[in-house]
Amino acid sequence: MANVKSKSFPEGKAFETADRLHSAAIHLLRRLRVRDRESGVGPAQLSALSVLVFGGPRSLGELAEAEQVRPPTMSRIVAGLEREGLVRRHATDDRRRVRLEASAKGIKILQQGRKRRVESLAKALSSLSEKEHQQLGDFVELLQQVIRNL
Amino acid sequence: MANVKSKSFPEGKAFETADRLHSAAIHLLRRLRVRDRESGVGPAQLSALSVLVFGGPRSLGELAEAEQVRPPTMSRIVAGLEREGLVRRHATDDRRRVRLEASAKGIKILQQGRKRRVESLAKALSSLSEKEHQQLGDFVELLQQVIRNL
DNA sequence: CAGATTAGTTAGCATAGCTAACTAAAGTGT
DNA sequence: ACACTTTAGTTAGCTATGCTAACTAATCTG
Repeated sequence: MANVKSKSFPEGKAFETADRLHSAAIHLLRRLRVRDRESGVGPAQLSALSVLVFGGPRSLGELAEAEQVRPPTMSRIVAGLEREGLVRRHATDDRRRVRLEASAKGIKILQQGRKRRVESLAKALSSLSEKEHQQLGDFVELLQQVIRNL
Repeated sequence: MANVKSKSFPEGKAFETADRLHSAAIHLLRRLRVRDRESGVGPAQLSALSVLVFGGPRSLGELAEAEQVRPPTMSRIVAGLEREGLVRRHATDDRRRVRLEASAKGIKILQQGRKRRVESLAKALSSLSEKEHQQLGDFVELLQQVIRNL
């Protein structure tokens, strides 16, 4: 057997874990999207808005990088958020740049979405044990770490 | 405080976990999509194909349900897969229904995608400890259980 | 066999991803 | 000072994916 990087983490199991994680992420988002649609705000818009709400104001380029999309894509996402009055654009010293900031309405919409999402998740979590609840929290942290290294 | 369903799983923590899980899923898929684009097959097509490859042949309606999308959406996804020769359509007794089956080419494409995905994931996993590797597998299972109840 | 139900498609709309090509502003070098 | 390059963002145009409404065709039911 040549070229095995992982120490006692079998190749086949890694394949399977990657597949299942991929599939789980797809299906999780499809479910949550159903609830998020009630807000009338698309998933990409909601995600970008959440960066502005929880991470504070920033430029379009920074937002694009945070969301891992190209500038033209973020340009259109922000245009939609502005049209709905969820985000405002301010001038900066560097007149090429814009400073994007969530509006009060944007913050409110996001919190409502959060609430709907947690309602769905809470329902799904009801079948889990106390211990599993806590493991899920750890899992998310582990997952975030994995994503940062991706 | 009124109306707290969860037994010692604080409301605020549930909110945060839901948010982070949501965000993590979005970012995970964005990263994996970069690799998946190399296959020339879209994410929805890839996911549907994987159901046919690993779950065996089935009708369009069954596939739509498995993928949690509406029949017209799956109709178009399958049309794309057929156009690329990754899926074939066969007649059944009930002539309204179709039997969808992955082609040899479809199976090959999927396995190549799997390989790319696991390469990315393996790289990301390299920073995790031995123990965390194993936990990740368990956590994915837990996540699948949560999604089933969603 | 008429009417209801079921499976899938077609049409039309919106969001979201991309690249290529553009404008405008800021930085750089001679 | 001024031409050139670089950087920030937008516009145009393509594809893929989601949806609902409305359609066709086949099957079931009374």
